[in-house]
Amino acid sequence: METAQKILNSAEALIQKHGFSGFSFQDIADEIGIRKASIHYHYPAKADLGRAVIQRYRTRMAEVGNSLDLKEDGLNHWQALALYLEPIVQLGRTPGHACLCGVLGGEYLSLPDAMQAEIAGYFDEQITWLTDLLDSGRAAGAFRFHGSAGEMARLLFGAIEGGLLIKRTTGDIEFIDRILTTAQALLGGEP
Amino acid sequence: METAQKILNSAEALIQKHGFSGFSFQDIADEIGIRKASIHYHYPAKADLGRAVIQRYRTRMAEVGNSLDLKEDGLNHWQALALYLEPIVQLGRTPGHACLCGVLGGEYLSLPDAMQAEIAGYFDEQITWLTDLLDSGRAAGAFRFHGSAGEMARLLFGAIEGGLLIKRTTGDIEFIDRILTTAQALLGGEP
DNA sequence: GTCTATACAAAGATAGAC
DNA sequence: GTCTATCTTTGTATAGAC
Repeated sequence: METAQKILNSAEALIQKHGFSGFSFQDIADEIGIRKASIHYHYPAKADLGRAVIQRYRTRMAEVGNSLDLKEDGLNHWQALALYLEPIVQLGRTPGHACLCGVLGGEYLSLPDAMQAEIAGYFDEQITWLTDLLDSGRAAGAFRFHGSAGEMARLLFGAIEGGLLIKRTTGDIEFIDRILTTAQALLGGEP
Repeated sequence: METAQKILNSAEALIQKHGFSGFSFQDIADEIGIRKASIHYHYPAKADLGRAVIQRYRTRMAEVGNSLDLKEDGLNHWQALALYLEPIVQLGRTPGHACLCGVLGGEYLSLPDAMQAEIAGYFDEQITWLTDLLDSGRAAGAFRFHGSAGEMARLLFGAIEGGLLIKRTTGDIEFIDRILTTAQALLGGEP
């Protein structure tokens, strides 16, 4: 694997565990077996590395939703929702893991501008996608709920982000599953 | 004011902005006008200060709910819920602010044990309290919702914690208000 | 209780050899 | 591309005078 990729992978895992100001180039160097000075060749400053990590994460997560074409794939809205939630369930079941951007939300105000922009973009993108799904799903008669789709999407996405942080402190491996089950019930799932 | 109190106040604000590993004794010293060495007299190590900050926050927030005696104060469940949510609404409307424990959830895995215990205790306490309110409120006919009160409390509290983090990145001052309005509708508020 | 002074480790980053 | 070596700043923490 390319060194740049190894660095990204290592940095992503370290940020999830310790936050941005909680990991160092030395940590990465130790993990992948190079010297910390070598990291600067690929990412001149720590802010550059941070931005690249979030950018990749953001793209990866956006593709989950964007790759779902309801008509072409013959999916109903419930199936699309389940596929969208799949990576989140995985994070929820893996001890110690959380959403990268949720973690970085804690230190948001002291992060470099480029990183802030990526994080804000991620949240905005995710909420917009979920809003659209809820909206069209309700119009199609699949989901049933009161109020605006946007508000419901904000509540549900907030619950996911918050839940992924809280579950790490409880050690309850099913914390997220329960939240998602409840969320699906709110959309008219199995009442 | 006592120096120890000034230190706590400063530390709490700094943690909310920059996270635990993102602030230093120097930051506090600058804010309250003493030398950083003096801080060690009140809190020997940074971990001691961190634990004290969370402990105070946890107690303060627990008292919000525990001070509400429905029978004695002649409150109905909706009023109790509104009073419980009041401090959260305040956080939501103050730019840059978030829940202290939500912020620290991002760096949870690298925090000292004593701090982890306080954070986990805070989440547990809050969810338990909310669960009880939802449970008794439904029994009293005030709230209407399907499923277990505990699951609903986890979803709602997760949405609060996640929402308080996300709203800092959007600058939307009404982000939390909208989530709470939606949450109240889910409990059978104004359908 | 607060100060000066200092020890010590670790951080981000750069220069230049290979 | 990666290395060694080094610079500079900042961090936590302690000792001892006042």
